[in-house]
Amino acid sequence: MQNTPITLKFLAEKLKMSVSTVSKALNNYPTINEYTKKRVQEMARDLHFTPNKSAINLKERKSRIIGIILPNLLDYFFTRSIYGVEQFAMKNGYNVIISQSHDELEKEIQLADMLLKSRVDGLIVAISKNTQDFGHLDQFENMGIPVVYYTRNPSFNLSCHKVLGNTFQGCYQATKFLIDRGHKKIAYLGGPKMINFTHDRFNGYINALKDNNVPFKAELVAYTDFDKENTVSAIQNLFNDAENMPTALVAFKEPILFDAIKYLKSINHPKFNEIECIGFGNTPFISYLDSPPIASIEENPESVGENAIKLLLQLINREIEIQDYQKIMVDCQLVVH
Amino acid sequence: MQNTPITLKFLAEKLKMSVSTVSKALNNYPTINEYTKKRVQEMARDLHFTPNKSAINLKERKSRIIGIILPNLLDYFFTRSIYGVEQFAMKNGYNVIISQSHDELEKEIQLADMLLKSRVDGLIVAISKNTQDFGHLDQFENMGIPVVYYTRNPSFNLSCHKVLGNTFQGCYQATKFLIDRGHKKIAYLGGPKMINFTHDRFNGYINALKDNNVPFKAELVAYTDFDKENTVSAIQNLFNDAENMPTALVAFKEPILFDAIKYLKSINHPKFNEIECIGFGNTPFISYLDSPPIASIEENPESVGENAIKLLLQLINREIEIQDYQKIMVDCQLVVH
DNA sequence: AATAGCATTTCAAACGTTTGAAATAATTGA
DNA sequence: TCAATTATTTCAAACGTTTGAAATGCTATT
Repeated sequence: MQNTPITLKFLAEKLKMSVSTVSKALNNYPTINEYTKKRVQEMARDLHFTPNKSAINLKERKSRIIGIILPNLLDYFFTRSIYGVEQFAMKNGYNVIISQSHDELEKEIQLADMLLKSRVDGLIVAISKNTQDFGHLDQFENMGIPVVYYTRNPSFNLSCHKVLGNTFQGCYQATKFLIDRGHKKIAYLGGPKMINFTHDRFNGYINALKDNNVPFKAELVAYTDFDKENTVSAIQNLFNDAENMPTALVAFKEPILFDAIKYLKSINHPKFNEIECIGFGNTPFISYLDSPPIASIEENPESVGENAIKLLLQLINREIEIQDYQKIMVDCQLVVH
Repeated sequence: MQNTPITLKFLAEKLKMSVSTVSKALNNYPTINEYTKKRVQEMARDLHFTPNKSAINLKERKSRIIGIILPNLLDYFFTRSIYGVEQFAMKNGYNVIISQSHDELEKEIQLADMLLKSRVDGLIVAISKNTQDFGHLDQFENMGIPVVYYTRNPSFNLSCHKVLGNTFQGCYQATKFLIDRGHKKIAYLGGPKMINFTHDRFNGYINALKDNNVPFKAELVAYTDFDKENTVSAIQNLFNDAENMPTALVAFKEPILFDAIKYLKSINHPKFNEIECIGFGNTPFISYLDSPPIASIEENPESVGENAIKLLLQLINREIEIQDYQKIMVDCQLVVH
């Protein structure tokens, strides 16, 4: 048991050559004789040699660890996005530390410090809804560690790398879909105003209205953060005017939409069955709802995650200059249920 | 920008002492003078010295990486359990590689090999529903790398470390609860028979019946794997006998339960509203269902995860002998909605 | 004043790689 | 055949720590 680990040295002794020849043979150096390479590589394969990552990392002054900060793993979008990140990171020899801010700035700062101490080679972050000052994240770039913001990002700041869902297009499509089904009074229920793409989504909504000559009415727009009472009062506002009673609803996120639906049902809204809803997310749970949304906006979280890690690795490998700020958009699809 | 990293050597030069003194001072060696320690520690703090993990790992012949294999991150139980693992691992300087088998043995074997190559210091695994041969996992222990099975584990095998929910007790409690509410015909809908604790749960169910003098009827028991058609036909079996029509149902897992409820509703089961259901999981989504289960069995996934990583670290640190096989149970709670 | 004994610090090797420079071997040309 | 090339291999240092052994400094004892 507990066999001595296979190292370059061990291979070298077996093959009666120097450690450096073995190393270079395995790394396919052109100065190494082809036959030697073959011998070394075969031996390495047979003995199941695996290079020691710690040694390589030490030598290369890298940790091969990517940090991720996101609000909450229980959020369906983030869980799925992680999958894209992990897959691609792993394929490239990187490990990922996932950490949850619980949407609290305080915690986010702590995690950032922790990750900085862990010497991550790069950071992927979806900021908390309260993050407006970026000192704790800027320190990464100041130390030459690239940062990619994904999904939630500082809207006003052009000097950062961003990967995000094309939430404008998604919302445009959803609104258009409802218009095409004959709706004239489509409400928009936005998310926390602090989250930047709340506004992109709103713009998608409003542009779809405009392009299709549906008059915009300010009474049909309300915002909520993620807690229930807030959502309920937003919905009350939207549906309290008999004149302008909405017949359709586009919501920032499915959990919010579910709260809305639940509320409308609970008050026995007279036209409840005619109201058609769409939200961002495409949660599998929808199939269990008695009054499901008519469609969902699929945000392709895996793809967002994968694009974020791809970009980050390019930055880490200096294939893209760190100040050459990128903005990558991932399109949404409308999924009709 | 890109300031030279703070190393022991750097500190040593600043303080005009040797690297080893600095190292020992920071590690609180008794042979180092107290005053020296103070000076070193202060300097380290002021300069934000962080020891280089790669170097330490190389020296200590450790990777400080824990591997996790689980079926699916989109499963609410596993997502939550991860949280417990990550928190505790991080606190102890370990990183975690999470990998998903998608409940396929083939993929599980691949992942195991990958993690072995990554030289993880330990492995936490919830096996796929098809895992019956354990060669790919046994090789870890053969190389002295401890393995902890959590939740899903090889039931017949006593020679392994296990951390699992006390699913017997959870199911007992749920059944008892239904009996106390006057039910006499309580159906049990089990999960895949390959998953070992399907039987523990069944035993909880049956013992609760026995202890409360409710006669057991074989017709009231059915099994399903996780796909819908399967669940539907199981439910059909349970509810096709007018004589023994169940008035309550205990289900292996909430998603299965939701499928069952959905089906019963869809066929306009005459006594649908009287049927009371309980499933394992306590998914937050329940609040959006029109016909929610009357209660949920909360499995405390975070705690299961935390217990698994705690045990694993003890094994890694040889605080527990690797052959001194442990079995840790985490109790469930019944949450009435 | 020399020495034993202790406290404290430093030396030096090791962990497993990578890599430029130096050394050696093989081949070519005259 | 000998030098000049070229091909191939080896040396040696470095990455940043840890740690037992050796060295140094100091105090107390005689």
